[in-house]
Amino acid sequence: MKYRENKNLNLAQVGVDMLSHWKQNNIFEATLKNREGHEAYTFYEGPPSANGTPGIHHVISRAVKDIFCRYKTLKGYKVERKGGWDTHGLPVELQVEKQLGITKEDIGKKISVEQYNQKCREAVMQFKGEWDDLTEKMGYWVDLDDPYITFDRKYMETLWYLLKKFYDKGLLYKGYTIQPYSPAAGTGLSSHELNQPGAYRDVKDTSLVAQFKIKGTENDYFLAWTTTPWTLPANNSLAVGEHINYVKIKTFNPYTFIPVQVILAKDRVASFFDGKAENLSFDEYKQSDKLIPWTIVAEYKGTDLVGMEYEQLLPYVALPAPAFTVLAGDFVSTEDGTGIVHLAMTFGADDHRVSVKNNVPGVLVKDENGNDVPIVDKQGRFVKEITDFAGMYVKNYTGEDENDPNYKPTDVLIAIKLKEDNKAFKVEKYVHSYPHCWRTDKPVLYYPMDSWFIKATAYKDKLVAFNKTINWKPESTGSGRFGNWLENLVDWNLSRSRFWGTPLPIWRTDDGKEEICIGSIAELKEEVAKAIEAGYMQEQIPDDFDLHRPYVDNIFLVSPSGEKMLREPDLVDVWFDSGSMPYAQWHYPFENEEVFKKKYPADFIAEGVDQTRGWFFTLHTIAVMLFDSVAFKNVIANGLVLDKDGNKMSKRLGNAIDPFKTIAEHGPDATRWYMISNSNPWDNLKFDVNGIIEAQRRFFGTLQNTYSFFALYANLDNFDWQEDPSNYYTQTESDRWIISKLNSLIAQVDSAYDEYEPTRAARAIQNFVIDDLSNWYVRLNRKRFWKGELNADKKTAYKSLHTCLVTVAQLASPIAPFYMDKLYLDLTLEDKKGSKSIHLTDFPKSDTALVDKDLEQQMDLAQNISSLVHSLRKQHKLKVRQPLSRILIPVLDAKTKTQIQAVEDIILNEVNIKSIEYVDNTSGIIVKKAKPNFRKLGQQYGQMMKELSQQIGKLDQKAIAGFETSGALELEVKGQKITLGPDDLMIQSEDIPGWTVATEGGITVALDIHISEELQREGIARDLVNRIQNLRKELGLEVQDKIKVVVDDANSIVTESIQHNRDYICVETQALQLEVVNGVENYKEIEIDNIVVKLNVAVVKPN
RNA sequence: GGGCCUGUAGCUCAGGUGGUUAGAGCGCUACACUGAUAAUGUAGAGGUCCGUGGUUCGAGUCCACGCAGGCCCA
Repeated sequence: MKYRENKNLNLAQVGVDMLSHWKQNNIFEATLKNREGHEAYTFYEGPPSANGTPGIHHVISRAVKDIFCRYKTLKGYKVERKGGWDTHGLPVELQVEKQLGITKEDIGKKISVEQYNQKCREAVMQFKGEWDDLTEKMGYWVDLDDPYITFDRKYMETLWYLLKKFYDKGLLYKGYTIQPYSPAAGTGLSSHELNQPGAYRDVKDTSLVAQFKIKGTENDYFLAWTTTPWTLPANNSLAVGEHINYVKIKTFNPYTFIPVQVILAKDRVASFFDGKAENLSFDEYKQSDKLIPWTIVAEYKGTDLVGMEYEQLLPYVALPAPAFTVLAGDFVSTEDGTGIVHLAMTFGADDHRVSVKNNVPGVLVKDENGNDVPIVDKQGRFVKEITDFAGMYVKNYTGEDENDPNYKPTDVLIAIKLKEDNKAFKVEKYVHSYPHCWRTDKPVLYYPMDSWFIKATAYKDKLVAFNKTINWKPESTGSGRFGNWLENLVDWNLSRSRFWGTPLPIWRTDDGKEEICIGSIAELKEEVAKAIEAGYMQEQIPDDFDLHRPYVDNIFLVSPSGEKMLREPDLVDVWFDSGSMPYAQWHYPFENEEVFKKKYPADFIAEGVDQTRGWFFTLHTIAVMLFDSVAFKNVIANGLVLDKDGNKMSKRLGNAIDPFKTIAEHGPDATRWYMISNSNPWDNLKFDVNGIIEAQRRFFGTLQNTYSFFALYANLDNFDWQEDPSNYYTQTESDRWIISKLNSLIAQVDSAYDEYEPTRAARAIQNFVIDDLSNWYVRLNRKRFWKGELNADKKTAYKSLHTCLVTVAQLASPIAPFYMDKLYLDLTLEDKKGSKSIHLTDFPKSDTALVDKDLEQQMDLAQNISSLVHSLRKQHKLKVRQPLSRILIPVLDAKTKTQIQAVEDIILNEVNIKSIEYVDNTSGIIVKKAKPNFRKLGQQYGQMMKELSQQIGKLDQKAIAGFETSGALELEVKGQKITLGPDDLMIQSEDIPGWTVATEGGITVALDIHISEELQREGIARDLVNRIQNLRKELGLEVQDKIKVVVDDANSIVTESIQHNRDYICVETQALQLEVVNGVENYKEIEIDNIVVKLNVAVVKPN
């Protein structure tokens, strides 16, 4: 039996090797089989889209997912994880458009919808191979063979089922939203299209400050500014800022010279009124005067104005109350305009939102079918009801020459009319940035577009309440970001006017009076059968009917009254696709009802924080509204991956990290370990490759070294870890200590994982391996491993170290699955139980009986004291090789003394000191210091603390001694007597007069720096050993080679040293002979404390 | 403009419920060790805890207002 000895650690190679081991032995499948019949832990995979290559940020979010699935598997749960792909939506469509060199308009013309969607279907899985490759190489265990795919017809059928459920509950309705619209192109524009470079450009428009007459006044007006005068006939209300200050100003209208009083924001007065004209005489004013007098006559808060009514500015279309009132708007600012905003519900998103909120009707007219339509038609012309401007284009959509002196834009004509009617206060040209249609170059209008909504607002309270039961990591994302989003919920706009997506399963008659929502393919067939009977359809749809466009669009149904019904042309939001995955991945309710019920809701999901409004929201909303449940119980919202300077990674800037390259160079484990241990997943990660290298060197390197050390000697001794398992840890102090530490670690790591704190787990493991196991346990116990036969003590040492290594591997395996599996297999050599992988084992259990906090404290003391002695040695330039006789440690209580005594050997060994002497309280030579117990005294004495602590600091030795014997002390602070009890002061030793001391954390150490002749001889002997060892190494000798040493007798002190320490030197250097002679042949010169020694080292050949 | 997060040593990060020398690793400097050796150990230098106010006997920690960076949404 041999433990594998690996010289060089190559984590990248380990990743490759273990991956093939897993594949060959079907380990992933085995981990599931291993937990057959166990309780399920449900994880939902948020589907990525494979139309682009994966980035390094995908590695961290998938590492997080993987960690908890592996952890729960070790804990005994059955953790199936079905993969998935998000396949519909705009990004794919845009990619295909680009690839084919077409635009949205060409679809259905240059290319059929059928062909186009076929292209999308191909494009969306373009990089599936790379994704699968990364998934494997990074060690993300997820079922890639049977993923859910959102374009699958079964998947889509579930979506229809869900949509119908919404519909039946009355939660799916048709309304409209204000969206960018290009009258010239006759199409709505997505925000994506508006964000195209060049879409926004500076234009010179007619801006206008209109006077809105306040109801019931003679000549009082609100002033509101607009850069789109054509929207004024649609004005339905005004908005003010509640916290903005307003003033009423008495002045004259500059066009009609009629006396008026106008209201506007105080901050904006200077922009409209000349300071020189303030308080000029109104009586002396003549129409030809340049300066128009004005004066402030009243001040208001925004809240004072809210609710005031005014007269309609351009009364073409009458509106019922509460139209034409002042509303509060959170978007109102005093950066420009008048601080009062004109609202036209039909032509602005804010306008629409505020109007709906306040139940203010918009300005609408009836079309020929009796439907409500806005006052501008889809071509961009005023409707006939706007008599003065009927048929006029609100912007230049007909290509008129704007440089023609006779050209008058509609905005100007409106301005002229308002001026004449004493309704305009200021008209001027204004340059601003305005969006343009990228196809036609013509200005965009914000226009009401038909849309289907899910009435999420109706379930707001429930959505909020259920959210509070979800465990969010970090908590703030749940209560803040997500919670606030729910608090300010608006209805979910489902409609998308695109081609590649799930079609809305609603058919309607032309007049919109009859409609049907289809919830399954079977139902569609039934309806088609009726339609065939009614003569609207020729034949039944096939069994493998594709639910995509254009096929669904070619289906006509018949209404109960016999009318023909057409499908509503919209697709549903792709977020509905992914939010439906808990149901659709199982084709619920058409199949797998039992499976679905077992795996709902999810115990755990994890995605980027940018999904808050995306997947997290849609999962939650569908679950709460339709299933009266949360969709997930625990969620980690991880942060972004930035470059090492904190900048966003982008392919354009060239600072993006290639995940394949990173894993190939540094291995998956170091990459994962770095990402998890460096910072919490929910904090942004500043990705620095040097961090991976450090993790590799420091953590994996140390662990591997520790293993190599074990393997080297265990193999020499033929140690079998499966033998003699009894009582191994009880023998030696340091064994009991490391096993105690190990069991503390297990508990710590277990709870960290359990609380979804992977970073805490990683750091705890790392500290144990580096500080406790390698730097302390192994270092202190080295000799036990190499000295002598394989006796009981040696076995316990092996056993302890082996246990630590195996356990660490198990604890760390969720984070570093490849290396830890290899380490485990190397350690257990595919043990008798036949375990082929660490991932098939059970998570270690912390045995509290083995945890000895007292012992852990003792070892802390040993480390502290050693550190203090090292520090003292350094101060006096006394190297550790030079033995010293003693240290003094003042001990004020018996417990400390016992604790130090327990680890005395360790300390003496570590710092090369002969003995520890304890100076107890009765010796009278310790200088002590008293410190107030701030926590206790502070609460009691409050304001007197400052002086009290000063007095305590000044206490002399006598006073402290008195306090120690009586347990009480009286002080006088500010004339008040204070009696201090035993717990009020902390007494520490501080100094021993005449000694050099070092103090830390209440422990004081004094070092005897006197070097006797004997000590000096011993020191020299040690140096000699050191030098001889070096020479052995230079000669290239093996550990077991014996030597003969001859030393020149030129220095009496060296000679004496050899005489006194002959045995020691011989044992340490494996010397069979050690001679001191006069005149050495073939000598080498070495130097010990400036003494030059001549000696010769030669191999003694075995006989 | 709103919501949320972050700001502690040159770099990456720790610092329950406020309590008196603010910690670790890396890097740097020096030393030691040489039977884990392309390893290892120890020590040292290095801090206006982003700023300004406030609460308190006492603030890195609590509150307010800012500043800088990031994300999401307008």
